[in-house]
Amino acid sequence: MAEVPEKLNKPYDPAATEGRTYQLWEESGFFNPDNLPAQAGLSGRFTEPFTIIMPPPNANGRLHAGHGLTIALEDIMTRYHRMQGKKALWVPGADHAGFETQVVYEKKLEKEGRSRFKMDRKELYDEIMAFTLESKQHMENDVKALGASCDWSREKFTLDPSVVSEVQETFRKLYRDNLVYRGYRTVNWCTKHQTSLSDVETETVEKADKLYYLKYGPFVVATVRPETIFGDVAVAVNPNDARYKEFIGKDIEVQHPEGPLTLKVIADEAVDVEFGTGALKITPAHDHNDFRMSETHQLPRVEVIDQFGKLNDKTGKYAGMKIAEARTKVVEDLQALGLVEKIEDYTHAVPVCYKCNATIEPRVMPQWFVKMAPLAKMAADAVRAEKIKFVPDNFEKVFLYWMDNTIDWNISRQIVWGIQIPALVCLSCNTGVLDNEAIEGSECNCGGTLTRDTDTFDTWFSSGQWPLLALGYPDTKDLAYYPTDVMETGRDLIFKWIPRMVLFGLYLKGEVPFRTVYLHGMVNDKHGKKMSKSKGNVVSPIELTDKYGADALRIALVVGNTPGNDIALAEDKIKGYKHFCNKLWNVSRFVLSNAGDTTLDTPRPTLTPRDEEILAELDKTIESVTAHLENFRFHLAGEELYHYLWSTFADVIIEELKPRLAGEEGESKTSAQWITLQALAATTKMLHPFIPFITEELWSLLPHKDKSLLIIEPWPKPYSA
RNA sequence: GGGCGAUUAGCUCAGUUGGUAGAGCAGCGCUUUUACACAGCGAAGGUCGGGGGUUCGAAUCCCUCAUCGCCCACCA
Repeated sequence: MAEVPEKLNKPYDPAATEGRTYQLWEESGFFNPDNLPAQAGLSGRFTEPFTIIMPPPNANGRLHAGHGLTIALEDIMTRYHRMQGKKALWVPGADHAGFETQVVYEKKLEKEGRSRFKMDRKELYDEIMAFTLESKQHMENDVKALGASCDWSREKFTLDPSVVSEVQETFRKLYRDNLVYRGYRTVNWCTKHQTSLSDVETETVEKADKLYYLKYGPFVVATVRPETIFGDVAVAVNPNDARYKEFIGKDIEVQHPEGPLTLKVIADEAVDVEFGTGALKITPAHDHNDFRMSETHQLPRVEVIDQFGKLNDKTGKYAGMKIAEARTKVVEDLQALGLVEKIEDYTHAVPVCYKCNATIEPRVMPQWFVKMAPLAKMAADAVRAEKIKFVPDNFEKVFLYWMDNTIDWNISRQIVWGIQIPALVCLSCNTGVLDNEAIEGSECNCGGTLTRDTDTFDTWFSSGQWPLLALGYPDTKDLAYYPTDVMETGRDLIFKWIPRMVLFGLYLKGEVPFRTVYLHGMVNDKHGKKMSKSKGNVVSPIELTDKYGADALRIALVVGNTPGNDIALAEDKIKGYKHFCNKLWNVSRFVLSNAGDTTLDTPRPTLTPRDEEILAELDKTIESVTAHLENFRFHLAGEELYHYLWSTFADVIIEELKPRLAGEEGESKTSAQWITLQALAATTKMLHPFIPFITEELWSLLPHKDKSLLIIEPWPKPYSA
C-alpha cells in the first residue's frame, strides 16, 4: 500500500507553502504563453490566445482590498483558460498615476515641512521617480502574494521610455488629425493643487450657501457669488421672457462698491425663466455656463480671481482677499449701498477636487483639449454593433449615455509628474504647435515666443491607450493578442477609463481593445461601508493573506459577489473559506490514505450502478462549473464547487464508500478507490483557478506518473463524454 | 432634475433560463468512532419590502407603491 505523503499528516500551512509554490510557477515559465509546452496526447493545445491586460495598479503604495478582487477574478479567468488549452496571457503593469501620485508625494513633502512649489522641476520629478520605483516593487510583491499568474517578462510601466514616446506620438497624430487643439476656456482649477482637472476628477458635494438677490440696474439678479461682480460683462435673460423683452440688446448701468459698470443685456435660451428672477449676471471668466455664453455672444472675459483663489487687482480694495472673505465684505458693502434686495438660504451641488475637497474654481486658461465627439461616436457605434459585451449588461447603457454626451477633454495638467506634452506654446496668443514642427525659442506668428509646454498629460490619456501600450504597440510582436478578450476592472472606472480605452483602441488600431468588459463592485467593510483611512476601516489584502492564506482571501472575495454589485468583506467570511481549504486538505488525506495501489493512471475498473451515479453527479458538476466560468458567473462556479466538495463528496460519497474502502481487497474496493481519486482530482483541478496554491500543493501529492504542474493540466471533461 | 441598483435567516450576502429557499458568521445542541479541534456533525431560524397581475406554479416575469444606496447633471 502506498504511503500517505508525510506533508498531509500536518495541517496545510499557507505561509510555508505559498511563496515556494509561486516560485515553482515562475521557474516553470508557464506564465509566459510562449513557454506553454506541447503535451503528449493533446494536440492543438496552447495555440489560440486568451488575453487579459491587468489594470495597472498605481505604483504609489500597497494594494488595497479592491485590487485583491481584481487579481482574484483575472487570475481565475487566466488559469481557467490556460487549463482549457488557451495560450493565456495576462500582462501586468504599473501606473505612474500622475496627479494621484503627486498628491501622495506632496503629503509626504508636507510632513517633512517642504513644498513642491519651492522645488526645481527636475529635482521634484527625480524624487517622485525614486519614490515610485520603490513603491512599485512593493506593489508587485503584493500582486505575487495573491498568486497572480501574470507574465512578468512582459510587465510594462506607464513611464517606460517606449510607452512615453508612443503616448507622445498619439498626441501628435491627434494634432495632425485635428482631434486635439489648444483651447482658451474655463477649466476646473484646484486652488490647492494648482492644476486643472478633467470633469471626472471632480466630485460634487451638497453645500449650504446663500442666494443673494442683487439690485442690478433695472434688474434684480440672483447669485451665490456676489464677489465675482467685478468680472460681470452682461445680463442674460430668456428671449421669451415678456418681463425683460424691452431690454434685450440695450446697455444698462449697474452699481457696485467699486463704481458703475456698463453691461449689455443679452438673450439666451439657457436662462431658466423660473429660477431666481429670470435675469442672470454673466461672469465668463469664472463660470462654465457664462463662458459658453461669452462665446455665443462675443463677450469679453474679465478675470477677477487669481490662481490661488484670491481676488486680483481688478477688484480695487478687495484685491488679495480670499473668496470667502471677499464675499462677506462685498455683501456688506452692497447692503450699505442698498443694493441687496434679499438673501435666501440655498443648498446646491458644488464641484470639489476629488483628492482634497477644495472647491473647484472655473478659470480661463490655455490648455490642450481632445475633440471628443468624433472619437466618442466611434466608440458608441462599436458598442451598438455589439463589438463589446458588458458584464453586467446594464453598464452598456451607462457607457452609451456617457459617449453620447461628451464634452471636450482637457488633457493638460500643471504638474511635473507625468508624461510631458510634446508641444511648444506661445504665451502671447495662446496657440500651440507640435514640438517637432517648430523650434523652441523661435518667433510665433503673433510676434511672441514659442516656449516648451511644461504641462503633462492627464494620466488617463496614457492609461486610455493601455491595452495597446501594454502589448508593446507599435511593436507588432504581440499584436496577435489584440483585441484582448476581457477587461476586468472596478465599476467606478466605467467613466474614467473604459471609454477612453475603447476610443483610443479604435482610433489607433481600428479595432476595439477588448471583447468583454467585466465590472466588479466596490469592496467595502463588513457593514457595507466604504473603506477609508479617515474611518479607520481599511483592510489590507496582504494582512489577510498572511493570516488566512491567499487562497481563502481569493475565494472569499469571489463567492457571493455578483458582477457590478458591491461586496461587504468580513474577516469571518475569509475564515470560513480557510475552513473550506482545510476541508479539501483533509478530504485529500483521507482519499490518499485509502487509495492503496490505485493511481490516477489506473484504468477505469468495472463500476457498480451506484458508482455510475456518483460519476454522473460529478459530470453534472463539471458541466455546470464550466458553463458558469464561460459565462462570467464566477460566484456561482465557486459556490457550486464548495457545495460539491463539502456536501456531496465529503458528506455523502466518502461516508458511503468508507466501508468499501476499509473492506476486503477486490473489485468493490478498487472501484471505490478509483472513483474517490478521480473525483478528488477533478475537483482539485476545478478549484485551482480559485484557490491555486493549495490545489497545486495537493496535485503534487496525488499519485500520477508523468505529472506536470497543475497550472497546465487539462480542464476536466465529463466522464460520459 | 435624470439614470441605475438594492430590499431574502439576528448580521453580510447568494439564488444562471419561473418548478416546494441557500452560504459565511453569530446563537443552540451533540461529537474526539477510517480524513478534518487551525474542527466536524445536527437541529432551529425566512408569509423572499407592501399591494396587484400573468401562470398549473413567482424570490425569479409585468404593473404599482414605499424605503435605502450609488452615479450623472451648465437652476445662476
